[in-house]
Amino acid sequence: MDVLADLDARGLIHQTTDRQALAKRLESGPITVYCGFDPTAASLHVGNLMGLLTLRRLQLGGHRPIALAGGATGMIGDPSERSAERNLLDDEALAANLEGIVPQLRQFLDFDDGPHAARLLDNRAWTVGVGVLDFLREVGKHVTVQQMVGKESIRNRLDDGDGLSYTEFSYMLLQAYDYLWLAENVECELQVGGSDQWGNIVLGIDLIRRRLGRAAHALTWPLLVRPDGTKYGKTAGGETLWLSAETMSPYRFYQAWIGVDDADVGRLLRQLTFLEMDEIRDITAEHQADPGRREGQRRLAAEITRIVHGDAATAAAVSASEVLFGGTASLSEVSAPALAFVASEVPSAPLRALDASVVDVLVNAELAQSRSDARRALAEGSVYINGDRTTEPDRLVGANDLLYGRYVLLRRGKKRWHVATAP
RNA sequence: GGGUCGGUGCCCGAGCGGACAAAGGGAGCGGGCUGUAAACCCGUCGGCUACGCCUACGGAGGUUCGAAUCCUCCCCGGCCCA
Repeated sequence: MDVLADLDARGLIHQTTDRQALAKRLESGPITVYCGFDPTAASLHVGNLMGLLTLRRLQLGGHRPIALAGGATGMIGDPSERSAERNLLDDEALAANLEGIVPQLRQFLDFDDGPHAARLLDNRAWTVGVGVLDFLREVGKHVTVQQMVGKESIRNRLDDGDGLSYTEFSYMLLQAYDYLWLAENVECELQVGGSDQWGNIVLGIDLIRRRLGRAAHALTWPLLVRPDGTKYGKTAGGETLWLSAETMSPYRFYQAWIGVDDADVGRLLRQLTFLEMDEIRDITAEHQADPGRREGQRRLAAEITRIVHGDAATAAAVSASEVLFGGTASLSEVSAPALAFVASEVPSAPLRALDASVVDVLVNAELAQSRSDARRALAEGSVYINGDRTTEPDRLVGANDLLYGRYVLLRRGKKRWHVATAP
């Protein structure tokens, strides 16, 4: 299989260094490729998924991927695509984040695939020991300030007036040094990343050429954006789509994709799943024939959820969604086991007490941000208890609201659910 | 260091002694339409023990019956000069 052509067909190529040269190199045999992941949070998110999937695609194409955890770069903070200076993470937070991220990096690649086995490295390994003076002489000397200032990521920060610290300015040197180290020590010849990484990657390539007299390649993918230009990787509400089931339940993750715009279904299927192009064409054709059925979204959501959370969690998310959005059975007719099941998928918390006011219950369920917000919601007619619209702020939630003596199904608006359980 | 302009609610941005919880826009949250869409229309959008009260216009003081609006000092940013 021609990996490059596949990536291209999927809309995963934004820029590459000399395309012919890269194609030739990929055809001539296994190449070592890396993508970096900074531990900016305790879990990776959908933005990082692109990198992981791209590494996996390359691995399936017969190449050797390296997932690079940014234990060192994470201490500095990448100024790319950021308008303001970051706060530095302390050692403790960084360690905790690494601990969360490393298993996730492991999950997407095959580490036992003989000659194509993936590797997991942490750039801290070759960075901590380097002295400032050595670094300045061996890396800094080969990079001109003009080059650095010319990068779009730096330009943006300077032009927007927010400025940036010397620390963040230096980030790209660290990343370039990573690429150099990997080129020198593990024959890495290709670095991939989101389009915002282009400048950083190219700087590494220049450094490799100067220090080792060797060519190296770059490939970037377009950032995930909606038709209106806003970034994907967030829910409609602006919530980050985390890959960790603890941070974001598979149900909510699944639901986020169910809500995707019709216009994006095809592209997201291509970019974020391993489905064959032919199959994707069939799915989108079917979807366009009757968009109202949302088959495209269903398929997309199921596929991505499967990749991230596995079959069991996906099946659970699908069934829970059917109970809540299937629209057929009245909620009081839902069976006890089905309800128990929904309770395990949807956000859920025990009631503080019986006969508390709806207002308190809504706040407790985090369906309202404050008591004022809860009153507002009731007045707007957006609150449902067990499927029945409730507008009375003085209404109490008591024993006879408990389905099967255990559950109260709360809903705010069209899709935000919460299952309150008996105290 | 000097000069100058500025720091307003989630964001942008008006206000420049009372009518200001603060125009307008965006985002968000809801309702309608619908397909758990898009577009569009409408409402809402600091908190509370809620016709009132509290907190809020970079920070701290002050003037005043009364300040986001005036004064003093401080902190932060832009631009110009050194």
